[in-house]
Amino acid sequence: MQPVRPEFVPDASLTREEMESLQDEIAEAAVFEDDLGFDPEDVTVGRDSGQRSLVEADPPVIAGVDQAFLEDDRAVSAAVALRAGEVIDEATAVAETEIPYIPGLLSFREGNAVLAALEALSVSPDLTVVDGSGRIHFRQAGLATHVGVTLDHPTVGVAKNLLCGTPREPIPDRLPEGARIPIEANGDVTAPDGTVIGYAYQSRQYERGSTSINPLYVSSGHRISAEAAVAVVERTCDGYKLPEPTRLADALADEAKSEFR
DNA sequence: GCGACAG
DNA sequence: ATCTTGTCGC
Repeated sequence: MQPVRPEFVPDASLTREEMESLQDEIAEAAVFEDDLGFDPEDVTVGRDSGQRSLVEADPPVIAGVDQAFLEDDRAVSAAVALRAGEVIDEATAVAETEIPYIPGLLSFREGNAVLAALEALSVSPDLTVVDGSGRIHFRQAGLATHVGVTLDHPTVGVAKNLLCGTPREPIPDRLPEGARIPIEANGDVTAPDGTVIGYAYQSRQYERGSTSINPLYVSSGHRISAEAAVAVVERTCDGYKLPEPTRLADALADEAKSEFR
């Protein structure tokens, strides 16, 4: 995969104002509707892939990317590609983190590492799951959207915490497994109030006990609707809170850390 | 001025 | 994200 919109490649030397206006342009170019080359129903993971994958001749390739950081100012990004739950490709890359973490500007810190890892992949995924928000972002241009639009490639954002927006209804202490609650735009987001910019999705939950698992915050990155984004995430989860592509990329990024020092 | 904010 | 052992609860 190569950038299709070079002008959107993250440039950490820009001023904060320039970064924000670039995000406005990215959001303008983003497609928050389904423009996938596959049916989300054909996405499978190891567990229940049995029946379905047998009848599906050409399962979509889903990739996951995640970052880990070195002691200095370098980020290690790892990408893992799977087809029907089977790993078919992996790649890692290192990049300088030129700026600190700033809520709302994450892609200018980690974006290039992500792009480098995805470019190092020898296969071209049908969709990539990114760790972080997509449309759930002040200017509707989170890391997943930034990367997706730059590559003009379908992406989904999966975050462990809500950056902005408001749940349509208060999120219970213990959301049942499989539940989803719409996240709507509010005054903090550049979208009409009430616009559904993503979902709180409970990928896993304990049946009983005092502790509970928090939901995932799923949003469209590029070329996918919020509903389909949740459907894809649901089908890539395999008994754990995080989607399998993300878990594998996270593990690979950790391993790669020791090799890059 | 205060609060709030992915990784 | 990262520094980190045990520990409480699935």
